[in-house]
Amino acid sequence: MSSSVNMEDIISLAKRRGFIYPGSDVYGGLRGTWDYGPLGVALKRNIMNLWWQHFVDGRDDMYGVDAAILMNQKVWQASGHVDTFVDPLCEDTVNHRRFRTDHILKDNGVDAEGMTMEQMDAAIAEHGIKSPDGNPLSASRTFNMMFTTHVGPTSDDASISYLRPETAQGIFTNFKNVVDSFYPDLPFGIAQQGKAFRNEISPRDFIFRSREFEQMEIEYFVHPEKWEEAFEELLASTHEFLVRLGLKPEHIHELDVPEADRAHYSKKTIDIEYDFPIGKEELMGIAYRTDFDLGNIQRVSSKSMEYTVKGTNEKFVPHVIEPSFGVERALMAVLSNAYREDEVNGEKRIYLALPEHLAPVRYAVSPLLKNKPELVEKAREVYRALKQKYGNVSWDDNGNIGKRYRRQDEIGTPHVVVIDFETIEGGGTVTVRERDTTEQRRVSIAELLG
RNA sequence: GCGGGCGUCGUAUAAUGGCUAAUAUACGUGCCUUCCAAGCAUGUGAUGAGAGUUCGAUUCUCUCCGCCCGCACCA
Repeated sequence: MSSSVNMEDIISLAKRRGFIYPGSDVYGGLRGTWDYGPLGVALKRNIMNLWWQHFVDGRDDMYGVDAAILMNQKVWQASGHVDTFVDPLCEDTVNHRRFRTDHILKDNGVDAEGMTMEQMDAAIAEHGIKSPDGNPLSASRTFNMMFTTHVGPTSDDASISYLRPETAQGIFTNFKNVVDSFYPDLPFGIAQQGKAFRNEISPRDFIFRSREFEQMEIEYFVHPEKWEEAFEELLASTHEFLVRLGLKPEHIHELDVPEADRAHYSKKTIDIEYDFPIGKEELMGIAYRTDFDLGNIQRVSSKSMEYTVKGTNEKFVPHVIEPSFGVERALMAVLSNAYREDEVNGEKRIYLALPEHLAPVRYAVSPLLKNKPELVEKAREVYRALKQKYGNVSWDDNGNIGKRYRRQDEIGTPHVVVIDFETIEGGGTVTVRERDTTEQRRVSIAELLG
């Protein structure tokens, strides 16, 4: 079941109202990049802060870090990214369809594991392998998904670095540091939010797949024999978080990723999929990574990643459960979940039914009429007080009152506070108009600020 | 990266080898308005970038950038 919301409508609204703009727009754009406007950055931060609150501050077994994006190239050699983030692609010489060379070999019963690209091409020639369409295949070319750069003034091999293609390694490389500083009992987690970069062949679908994106990740370290209970607990906690994002349970699906589709080091992976306007796609994943990452670091760095259980002689390299969120995907889910159209007095109304704790603007304050100084003055006073209390409160005296409601509806402001003549005439009350129902109620200013 | 389609104010559309490139909406300003996009006045704002053909190009050609659909890819 995919939602009936049109992606184009959301993209148009996002740009028109200042949520999300195409990256480098004035110069014609840059594929796979997006910029966040005033409302977009507010919404995005609210989502990220909620995640931090839910998974870090709301628990007593989580430790936050913020690691550098640039890392020693050994990190990516140890993690396997230097070797395996490179896909060998070959092409059908007739119809130009492209295939991963190792997949072609596997489909033809040849194990390509450990082969260099040259060896793969040689194997194709030796076995006379044709494309699935029966045509000759071209020689392979590599496509490296990592952005390469150089650190320092020289540009030799020793200075090579990469923009991190995942944030996880920034956590693993700090495992020892956190243990040395805090020595937490197992199980415990290290959490991080931050940018990651992948040179995607084909960025697509608005912010769903971009070349620069933001991740929210936890590496949860467990005793090797106790990974299953931790996996279940984090999966349950993830569902609770999705509820706090306001996502509807009927749009959320669990996919137990079959072994053939999992990363080779993972013993279990569950993808949480969501019914986006573009179809059912991955929103986040939770993977059991065994001791793959810490083991790699131990092997390459020659430093022990072992953990000794307090008061015992039991020593081992902890295993890891990794719940990994893409911020943009969460944002896109929240936006498409919130986008609504209905009719008021025969006119189409567009609104974003964002949860109050995520909305970029929580209250808008408005004088009923802007050419009546007494109304404006009182409204300013209420505005300043509300702003003091909530921060994300905006002033709106544009056009007439109906226009303001519509404008605030489109950006998802839950409440519009209107100061009218009854406010002035000693009632001390204002009207609060609700976004989702368009209904108004009379509320005392004291209650509003209380 | 391949095949197909496309690129005009913030958004959604129109038109044109030659007059000041149009309309709605949005946005700005002033007036008006006692609760759901009313009205009046006025203003800002676009032919994605570069080259070529031409007396003259937004329109034709090429290259690049970007977008959409399909394929492929997606730790």
